[in-house]
Amino acid sequence: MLDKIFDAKSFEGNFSFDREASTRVPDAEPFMILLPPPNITGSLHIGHALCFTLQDIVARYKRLKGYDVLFQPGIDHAGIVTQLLVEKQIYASGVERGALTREKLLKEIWFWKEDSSGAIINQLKKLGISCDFSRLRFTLDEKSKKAVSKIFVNLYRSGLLYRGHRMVNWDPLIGSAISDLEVVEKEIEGHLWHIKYELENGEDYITVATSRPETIFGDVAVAVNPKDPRYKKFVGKKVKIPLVDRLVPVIEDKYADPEKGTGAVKITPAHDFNDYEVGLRNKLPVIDIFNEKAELNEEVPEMFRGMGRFEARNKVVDLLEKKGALVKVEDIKQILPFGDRSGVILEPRITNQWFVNAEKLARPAIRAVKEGKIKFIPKHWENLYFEWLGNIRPWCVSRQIWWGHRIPAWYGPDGQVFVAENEDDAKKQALEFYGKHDVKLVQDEDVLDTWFSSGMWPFITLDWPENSKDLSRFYSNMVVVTGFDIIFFWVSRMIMMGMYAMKEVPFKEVYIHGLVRDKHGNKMSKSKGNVIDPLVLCDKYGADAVRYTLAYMSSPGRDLKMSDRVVETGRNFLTKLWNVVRFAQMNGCVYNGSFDPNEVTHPLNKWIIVEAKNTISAVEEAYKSYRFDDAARLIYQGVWNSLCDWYMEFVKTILQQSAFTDASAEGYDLNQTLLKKDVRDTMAWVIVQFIRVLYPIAPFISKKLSGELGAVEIVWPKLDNIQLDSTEAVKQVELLKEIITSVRSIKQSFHMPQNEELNAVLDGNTVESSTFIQTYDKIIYRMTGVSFVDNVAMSVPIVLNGAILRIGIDRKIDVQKEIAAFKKEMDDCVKMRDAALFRLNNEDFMNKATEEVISEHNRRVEALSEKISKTEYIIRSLEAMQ
RNA sequence: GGGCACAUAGCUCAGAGGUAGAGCACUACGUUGACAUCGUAGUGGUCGUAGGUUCGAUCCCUGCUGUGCCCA
Repeated sequence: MLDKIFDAKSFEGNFSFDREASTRVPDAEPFMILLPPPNITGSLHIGHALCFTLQDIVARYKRLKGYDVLFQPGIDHAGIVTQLLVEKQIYASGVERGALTREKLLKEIWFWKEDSSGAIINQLKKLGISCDFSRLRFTLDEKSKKAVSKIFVNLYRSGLLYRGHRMVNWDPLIGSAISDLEVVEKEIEGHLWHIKYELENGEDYITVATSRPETIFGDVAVAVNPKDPRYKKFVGKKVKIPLVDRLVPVIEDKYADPEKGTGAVKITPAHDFNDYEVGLRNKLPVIDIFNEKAELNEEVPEMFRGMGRFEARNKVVDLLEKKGALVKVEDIKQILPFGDRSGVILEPRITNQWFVNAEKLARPAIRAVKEGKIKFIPKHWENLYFEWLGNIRPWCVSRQIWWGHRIPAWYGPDGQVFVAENEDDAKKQALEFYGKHDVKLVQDEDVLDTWFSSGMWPFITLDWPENSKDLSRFYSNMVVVTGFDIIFFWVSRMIMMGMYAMKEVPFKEVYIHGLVRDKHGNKMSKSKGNVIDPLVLCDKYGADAVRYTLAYMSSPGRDLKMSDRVVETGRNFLTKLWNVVRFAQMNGCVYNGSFDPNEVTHPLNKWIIVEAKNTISAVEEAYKSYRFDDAARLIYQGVWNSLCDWYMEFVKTILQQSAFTDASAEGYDLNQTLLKKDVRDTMAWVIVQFIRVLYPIAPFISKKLSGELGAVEIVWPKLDNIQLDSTEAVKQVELLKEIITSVRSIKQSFHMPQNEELNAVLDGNTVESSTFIQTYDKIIYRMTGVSFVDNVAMSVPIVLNGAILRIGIDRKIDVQKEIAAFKKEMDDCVKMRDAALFRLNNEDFMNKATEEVISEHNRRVEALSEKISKTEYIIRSLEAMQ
């Protein structure tokens, strides 16, 4: 027998799903779901909990439906973030900057990785995520390394990957190039300094406006717009850069915008993307004045060397002002690029980097979605995908850090590059190239962008380049579930890489879930202090309650406003379910495997079986279409509204009657005994069916409760063979519900205690009232306190759908009030009937509306007319009482 | 500036071309053997706004307003 109190902690820890997660079904249809690998940098947040829960629901549903499910887990090495984190820790322990070697750092990170991935796996298990942990992969494991090198080499050989000297986004804190996606544009308050650049002969000057005065040391020209008459006279002349007096030409270039600043702009090709272009167009030299930390280098006057950019800026402004070269300072708003990870202002920088020709890779990837081989759910996210892939630029994949996939390229002493899967191959190439042995090769120091390897995840995890069975079986038969922000980073890259390496789409569906926000709709962030830890929630309410709530709130295309409070909905529902099973147990209901729902005879049993059947097929539709919210809601309604509020209350009278089960005993009633058995079987059966379809959402409690009822194995309900005709049963139950509800309502309006006993008369015309009363009088009495008699003196009438119920109430009735209430009710009915009649009298309606709609209108008019006439009759009799 | 999404009860959200729904909150009543993490009965909405299509629009289309996001 279950405990009186539902406490998730008392059983959730007892279940492990490892066995079912690792069970293969070789004959079944393959289905794979790729867990987006969480980073080793932190613990799981509520967004992970949502993403993984939805995936787990899909995985479990598919398992129940008989698919061979591979739910593939992984852990991500997260290059830059991890390195920053561990470095910080090492430096904090007293190691001097500069003293840290590559080997030492990597060793420490591997220790870190072991701890972190262990913690993440525990968290996943606590959430009940049933991935196959026996196949856990790490994005930097040996198999991944091999695969990444191979793809790198292949791309290089096919000309889709190359090394180039280009301007890239440089993060001075990390000391590395980063990709366009890792750049966050932010608007900040800045200044525009107007600076005098004197002509060579000192006779005149041109005023240049800049937001970055510290870069004057890198100036190589001053540009004006060719159409700007103000500066015509300066073009071709030379001006002196203040502070250093170096001469640079005044040139014409359309980039100079006459409307902006003074219309004259200084050109610093090494430190600005636009200036870089101007420099190329005008064949200007490039002067790089920064080192990799954005400190000024030996290209600047000695006093500035080693200074940071912002310190140098102040110093430059200060000196300009002293020299009288500063004309004015203007406050402006400017948009600056920040590093997503480091948070510092980025510095455009010209360096040697490896680039992927993303534009070419994008074409088949775009086509795959356009042709419908891959579907986004909801569909509108395709727009974002197309927008990004359609405007993609070369992808800088090299990073100047140590933690990651080392770039498989080796250099000879003369800088000749050999791209190879391993050093031996590189040496072979070198031998061929140089024609001699013993040429010293040095491997590229850099590592690859983390997303380069993540893009290969769908086939890396299936052991590509080995031609494994799983690879041919599961590749293309996947689903990816993730957030919209990951469409660029991961989804599109998986498609690009997949189309390149496998010539086929990796997956057919991409489900995009919402963002978990706080209860006010704000994004969660550590700095705001509004984060919700899913494991704290699990401790408080149970993992199932958290999972249920997340599913319940996952409406397509909407964000989830999350708070402790809303999890109560889930917890309360599961408590209800717990008590359902407790009730069943108390009444001797045990799941009976040989029970045939088609054989029940009592209308109540027929009714609930058909209710359950309908609910469950709707739940199946919901799961199929990723409507997790619908699935959760349907089960909720089935259990709470149909089963608890009605069926269980109805059958209490049957279950709790003292019919002896011993046939030899006095008072034995065979019919009662058989009926009681039917009810027990039906109840156990219905509960088990609901639990089974709830299992994907709330696996712990489902296992627990299903076991308690004697249905240990969870399988998907098979309902096709249920062919009950429940038409009459439904009619009766509807009337029964109506009677009970209206009696309770009347009692409330008379301020009567709900358990007060009353007499009543039922005048039926669509049901055979004497049979009806015979079948349900005990139930009605139990649920309302009403007994049926032949006649009542003073009564309050209720108009039902197909009958009139007169409830004997012997206290003083406020007749006026009753009449008013009935009149209002009648008015509503009349309004509705007239609206329907109006349509039925409309020729256009009759010509154009469907048969179904017309007959529905006819039915409505008929039902309403009957109700109206009965109500009129009651009003008249009430009026007669006055 | 371009694009996408959203606007339904006090709050959070479902919904369908043909009678507006749920949970929470609120009001009143209630601990009889599943459940107070509960039960019963209620209150509460011109479905953002203006047009159009349609026999019929809250739903489809267009404009507008507001909110969020993406890109520039």
